[in-house]
Amino acid sequence: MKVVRQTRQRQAVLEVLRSTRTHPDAAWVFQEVRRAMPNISLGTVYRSLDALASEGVVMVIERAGERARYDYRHEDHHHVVCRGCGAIFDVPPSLTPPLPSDLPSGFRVTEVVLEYHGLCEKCQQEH
Amino acid sequence: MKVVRQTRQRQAVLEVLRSTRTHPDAAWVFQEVRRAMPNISLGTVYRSLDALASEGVVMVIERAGERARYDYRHEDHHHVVCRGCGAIFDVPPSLTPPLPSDLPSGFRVTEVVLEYHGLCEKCQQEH
DNA sequence: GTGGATGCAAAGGATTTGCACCATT
DNA sequence: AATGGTGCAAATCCTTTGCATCCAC
Repeated sequence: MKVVRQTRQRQAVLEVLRSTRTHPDAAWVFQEVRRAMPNISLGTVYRSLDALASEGVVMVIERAGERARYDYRHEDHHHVVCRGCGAIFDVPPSLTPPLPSDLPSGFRVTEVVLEYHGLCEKCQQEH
Repeated sequence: MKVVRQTRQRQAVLEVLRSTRTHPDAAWVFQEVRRAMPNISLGTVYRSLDALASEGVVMVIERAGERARYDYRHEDHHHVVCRGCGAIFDVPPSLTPPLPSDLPSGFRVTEVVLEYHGLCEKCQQEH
């Protein structure tokens, strides 16, 4: 049976994610981890992030055409995304919308995606 | 001032989109358009789709790691996405969730993304 | 005629993967 | 010792772009 090993690289990646409240992308994590571990490779950072995500330790925020962002926060929350600068803000969950009354026959919903897109204060001013 | 030209290529791309109720990707549109216009290029299909999208004539459904899908339907609706086979179903809009009470200061929301992800009947059976 | 649009092919860029070597268990 | 993980670099894959030519206006 497959055992997940506790490597120095994975510990370092997790430590970086824990250390920030932003929602960094893999390149930023890579750059930060390199300060403590100069030989780590970008591929390993991606693999570590994947592993942490599938263990459910970190959350992945994926937007088409944008780099994936990683979020260590565990509390239930939604994301507010600025489409100008790409900043992602956390907001407490409001209500969970009810499921549509007429889902396709037999469809089982496992995740409701609710995001708010728009422009942050700064990006509004720049136009 | 910039004039948007009505080219045969754009008409053909729009015609293909109108002809289906699925949510095709660019490659499928390309393949279909080629039947009527064998010399059209994939680049032109992308440019036409972009143009139609920014005119608001078609809707783009983007999911990270997946090909973009294009949707001609104009009625207000939400999408139900099967994470097994990638099928996208339309459902009538339920209620619009209220905005969070504590948005970041000055943030202006322009779009609320509400999607239901899960497994369609067929993909459940295959596991 | 003029400038936006096209076709072709090459470039782009985030992420993934093959492989030989390394290190945790 | 076994086998999962790492580093490196090459490969992927959808999408975008540069450029010479074309054609809608």
